[in-house]
Amino acid sequence: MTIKAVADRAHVSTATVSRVMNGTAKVSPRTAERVQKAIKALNFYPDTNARALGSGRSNLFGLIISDITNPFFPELVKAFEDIAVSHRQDVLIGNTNYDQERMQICVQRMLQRRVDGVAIMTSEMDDNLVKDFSRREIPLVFLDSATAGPGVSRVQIDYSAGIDEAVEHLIELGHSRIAFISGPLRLPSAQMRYKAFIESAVQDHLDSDPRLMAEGNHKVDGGHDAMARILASGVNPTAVLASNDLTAIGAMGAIAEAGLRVPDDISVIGYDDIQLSAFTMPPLSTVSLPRAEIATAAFRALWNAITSDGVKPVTGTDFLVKPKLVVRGSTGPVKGSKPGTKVSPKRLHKTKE
Amino acid sequence: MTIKAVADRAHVSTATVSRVMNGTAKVSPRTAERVQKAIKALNFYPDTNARALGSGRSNLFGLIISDITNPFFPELVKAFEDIAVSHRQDVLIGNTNYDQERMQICVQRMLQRRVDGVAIMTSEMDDNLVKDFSRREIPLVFLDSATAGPGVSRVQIDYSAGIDEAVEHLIELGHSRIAFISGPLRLPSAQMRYKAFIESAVQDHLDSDPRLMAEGNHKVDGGHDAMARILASGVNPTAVLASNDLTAIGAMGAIAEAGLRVPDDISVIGYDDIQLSAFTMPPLSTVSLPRAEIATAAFRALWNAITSDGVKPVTGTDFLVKPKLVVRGSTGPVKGSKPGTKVSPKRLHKTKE
DNA sequence: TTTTTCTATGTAAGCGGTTAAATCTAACGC
DNA sequence: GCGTTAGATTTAACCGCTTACATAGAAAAA
Repeated sequence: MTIKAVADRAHVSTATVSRVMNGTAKVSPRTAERVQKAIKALNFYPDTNARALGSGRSNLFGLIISDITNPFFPELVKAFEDIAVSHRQDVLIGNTNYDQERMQICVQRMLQRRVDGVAIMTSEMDDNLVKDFSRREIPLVFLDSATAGPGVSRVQIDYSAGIDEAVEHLIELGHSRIAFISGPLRLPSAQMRYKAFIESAVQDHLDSDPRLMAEGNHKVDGGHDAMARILASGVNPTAVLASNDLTAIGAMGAIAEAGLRVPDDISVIGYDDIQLSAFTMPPLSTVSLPRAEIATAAFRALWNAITSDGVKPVTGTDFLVKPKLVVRGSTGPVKGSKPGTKVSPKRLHKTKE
Repeated sequence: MTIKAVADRAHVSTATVSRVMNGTAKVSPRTAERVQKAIKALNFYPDTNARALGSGRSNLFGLIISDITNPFFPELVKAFEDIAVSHRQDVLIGNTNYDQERMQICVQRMLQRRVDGVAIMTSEMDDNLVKDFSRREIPLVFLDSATAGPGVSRVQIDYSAGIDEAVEHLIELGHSRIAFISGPLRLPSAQMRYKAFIESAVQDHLDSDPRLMAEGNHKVDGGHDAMARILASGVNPTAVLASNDLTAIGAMGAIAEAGLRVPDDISVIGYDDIQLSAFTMPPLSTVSLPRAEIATAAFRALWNAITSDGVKPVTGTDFLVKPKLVVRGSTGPVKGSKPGTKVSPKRLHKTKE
């Protein structure tokens, strides 16, 4: 079943069939209809490989992530795939496993398949590999990375907005001694969250006792240990903000072990809104990273780049996505104090999605 | 950068270069080395599309799943991708979103890309779509599905083995009044787990009070409600086995609400071993579905089918994978009784991986 | 009417590999 | 020394589609 068969049945040349399918040139309505009928009748669909070879467009986007089992990614991948499919693009996923060599292989695979663009949602990207793409004028989009340039777009996350919202929520509930458990500070994303908290704390005149700050590792055990240190230090925070959800979950564990209760004695807020956080006990209030928005923005960036009829290389676009606080059960008014006027107690246990 | 450039540099024809790359025919060692050097020097890698067009092999496997955000799948996908990459195959993932129409689109995409084989890890498969593949002699592998035939392999999960292990674990701890919360019984997989439990219960002479059985929906709320019904019925089970982890988590919630404690008053065992289950409070003992093994088996099935030099179509192979109990903190000895001899208390809180 | 300008369509040359068949070389047997 | 033969290599025909260019016919202009 090839385009030739369709052409014969419709009594036209293969070129015309191709034109009808792609809308690349004017075809008279009568002919077009004949061709369409032939396509339907034969249940024909073109070979993507041949098409890619002939046209140079593969209808494939690469999507590079660290590790699909990291709860951050599945939703992102899904949203990206959804929008891609609706634009008749396929997606080639590459897991780097946080490994430089795997990343290399990933890039190689994408190059060989002649992808039309690549979304790089991880930070293990090497500059040399970026060049491999830009040399071939393959548009890229990065998440949270600073490398900009022609054909390179970025999706940035407004970490501060999320932190601010969380801090304000706590202030409304009457908190002022708020602890913060950071991620590993060598990671840029952990850094950004940390700085955002400091800024927010200064701006809102929160207690600035250094014992309120601790470094975790973005995993459960790190959150647990950091929280334990904070509790042992004697600062007695009434609330704690964690750099990610796993950290927050670890912190909740340490709080329970200390004989305290969430949210009655200490309120806890996480960051990311992984699926897990809706199922903890109590369900975790957290700052939700809008993965679907990130995916959509990334796709848009690539799509724009390849469909813009203008001169190449197109200058990359910048997107900014804002995280959003999701209030669940782990935050409540300070013990013995009255909540701020803006917050009704009812709201505290309602999940917003 | 094409094969021609390599050929020129090595002073051979393109055919010889192709042979060296694919090892499809004898090439003298001297020539081969010259070609290899040229490839290295030019940093050449072939265009997969051209290769697919010429040879009929795309080096692409399709992987059809329901929904990557379903916690069952990420690990499966990862393992599949890992082994595929190590065999120089790429993976085209398709999410069906449990939707017949999306499935249709998925199949279409795979067909157009001329995939070498498809792993179908979901149950929304239509017989007509299967025919689309078999007509083209594209090997398939199903998870847990009964449709067999030439070129169609199956990976089966031995649900009973997992249930048996869980029940035995509970018996060793002294339990005999064990409740079971099933999934929605219209689902084949839920059915199988349910039947496996009945068999195991009969065989081990457990209490068979009908109030010990309840139907859930494989989600948290269903598990919660089912457990609440069981508790309200007055049977007083000392342990409960759930058809999946979310159900078990819901059950734990209901148990806590009833003022009882896990595992002191009631032991709980889940099924699947989703990531979440390690982070509940207490961490959930559960029957782990070996996703990596499933993925590996599925890949093997496809790989065998396309590399077997024999006559096509190759008869499909059947694989059987056995789930395995992971003991965490949600199971313990019956209140007031002594644990069986085989189980030391220490083991109860240890996570096996 | 004749010439010019469009427009719809056909022709055929790629795209970058693979591979069957043809050719060339060198070793072998008699 | 010469025909045979097996092995290495080249030639060139695809694979199925796209697209620049050619062309024929109709519409517009002269």
